[in-house]
Amino acid sequence: MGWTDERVELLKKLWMEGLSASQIAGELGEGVTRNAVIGKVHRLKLSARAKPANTTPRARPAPRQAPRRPAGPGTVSASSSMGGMASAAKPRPTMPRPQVMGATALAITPEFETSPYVAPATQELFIPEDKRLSLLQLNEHTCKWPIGDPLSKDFYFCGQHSLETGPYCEFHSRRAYHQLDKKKR
DNA sequence: CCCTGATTCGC
DNA sequence: GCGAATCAGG
Repeated sequence: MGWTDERVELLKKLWMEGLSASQIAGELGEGVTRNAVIGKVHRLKLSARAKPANTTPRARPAPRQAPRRPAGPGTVSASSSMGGMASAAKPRPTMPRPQVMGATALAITPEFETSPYVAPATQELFIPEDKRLSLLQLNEHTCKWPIGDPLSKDFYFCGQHSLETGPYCEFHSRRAYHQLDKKKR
């Protein structure tokens, strides 16, 4: 599907309204990725949006040249049934986007006041004794999150099934990565 | 990890 | 012109 006038128009509108590229992509249709949106935005020279001051100093050489695009996923021959109807009725596809994006803000904060007990602030995973692993019992698929004092006899590893993306299980992976990486050393 | 926009370059 | 892959940053 190409960029028809109305699609471009909608793109401009949404972009100016401050929607993110992925949100716009979702709004435009299934076959549109956020990359497509961003690419078009740039071609239209629509950058800068509602930004009075250039907060983002465009100073990135980007010397990429080595990686070549391996291969295309084949032509997504989306033979859309566009039987000459350029202006189809599009009231609003009921944006199926429950995910909060953009500011990563937690707009919905469930109430917790019904809890009679104060949840333990330092909540940890309880690992049953028979699930606990010693150093020598670790392998590629066990969570390597250490628990306890390494010098103590009680020291053990989480041992849950670890993610493919890291050395920890889901619980500890989040704990390890959430917002604290990419720090200079 | 999630996400954002920016850039390059084969198509 | 298009957009996937990639980069850089939060």
